Amino acid sequence: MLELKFVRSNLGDIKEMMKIRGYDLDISGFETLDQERRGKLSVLEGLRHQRNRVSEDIAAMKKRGEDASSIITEMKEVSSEIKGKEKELPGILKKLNDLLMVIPNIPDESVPVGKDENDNPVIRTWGEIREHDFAPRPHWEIGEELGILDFECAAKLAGSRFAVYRGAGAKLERALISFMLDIHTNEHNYTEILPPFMVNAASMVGTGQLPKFKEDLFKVEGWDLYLIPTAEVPVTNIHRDETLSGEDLPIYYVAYTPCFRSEAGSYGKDTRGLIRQHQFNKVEMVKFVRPEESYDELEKLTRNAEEILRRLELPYRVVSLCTGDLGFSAAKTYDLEVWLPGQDLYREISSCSNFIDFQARRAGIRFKRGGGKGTELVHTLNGSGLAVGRTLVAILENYLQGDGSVAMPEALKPYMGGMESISAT
RNA sequence: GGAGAGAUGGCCGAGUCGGCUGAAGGCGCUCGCCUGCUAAGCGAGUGUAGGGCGCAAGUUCUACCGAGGGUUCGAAUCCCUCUCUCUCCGCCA
Repeated sequence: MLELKFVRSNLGDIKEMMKIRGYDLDISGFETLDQERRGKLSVLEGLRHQRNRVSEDIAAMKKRGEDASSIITEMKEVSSEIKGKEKELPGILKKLNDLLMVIPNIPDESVPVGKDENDNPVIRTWGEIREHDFAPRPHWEIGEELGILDFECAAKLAGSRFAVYRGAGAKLERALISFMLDIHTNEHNYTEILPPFMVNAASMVGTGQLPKFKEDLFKVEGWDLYLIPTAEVPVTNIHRDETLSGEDLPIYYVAYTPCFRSEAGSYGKDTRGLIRQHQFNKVEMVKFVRPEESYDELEKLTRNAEEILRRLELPYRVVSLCTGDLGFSAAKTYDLEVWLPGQDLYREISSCSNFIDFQARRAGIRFKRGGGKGTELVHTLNGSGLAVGRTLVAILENYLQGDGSVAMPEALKPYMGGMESISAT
């Protein structure tokens, strides 16, 4: 969410910004609403002021034993006038707020202008693509043949876009989660969090999933609870409506959670395999930092995510999302794309974003500098480190051997109980 | 699920029969003074949001004592609903 004052004085720039982001949003009602709100508010406050003053007089008169009944009848009118006016305000406020809630964040100056993902510039590329004398294959074939992935069974249990992992496949997923968490906690200084996998609406509003992206979420029937679409939601909301002390910053959290997404609007996309599921595992890094450090922290965060791919020796590249591809709340985002030989393309496996004060304002996350007075909004960042299911996909496709087995990355072997490779049983 | 207790500022904790309580007192913190040594003492300050005025420092008004509603000229104080926490019982992994 942007600041009301900022929107008021930068309306033209905001319209321009939404255009380069590819947002078609009508905010023309803003000015009228804002003025209406201010007008009514000042009238109302004047009346309340009067009421407060006279109330004091009444109290004083009563103390002296005087008769205040004539003023009291007079104040009855003022009071009912206040009540009438008080009823008008919430409606205006809500409309204004609704408008404010759907305005996206302002992209950082360094974000390239572009229309869609084809305009995302590649920042760097890492790793050697393995050459083989056999044809690469997609992971769903590899997984089903090895008996470690079962989509048919998942369809019976839940429907499409789910998977059952079996045997070494289940173990590999679990190994990846531990591997990632260990690196981020032991080497990158993150504190591990295991949050609730369901949250209330207030949390969803705090990180921006609501009200704009309601249709992407699974809601629990009869409860004010939603399945989290990413650990970003519970973990960022840990500090919702809190004022942190300056010495606490920066705060680094890492959390493994399953993620639940309706994937409404992606019918027919990535229907095969593990790429796009209603439920998938992810290890997520979340940072709360001082404003002046947030862009350095974004670089570090991205490197932390890259480190996982390097240890697993998976080729990847880093792209910078252009204005047209940038998410709603982000000011700047780097995507990590891993090489998938079975599909002959680079595929997003991590998204690292700086939200600057956008989420913090919405969620009320502030801090106080030592010695300073007043509070400031923190800057929040988050990034996948990494999407676990897609990492498993990358391992299956990149480590496929000529005999149909899949070798284990060196770094993962300890987590797999020394297993050298997965072969059909 | 049943019975009871509670929810006040960064923290602890007062708020009497509704009326100078944005809220006593304490702690913490900040600044200054004092003190020749990390102690103690003294003084001042110390919430958030929104509006008006001001170039600004600032100033002024309004709101906020878990949330929402009600009673009243006036509510942290009375009434209702909800949420959460705690204790006891039941149930359960």
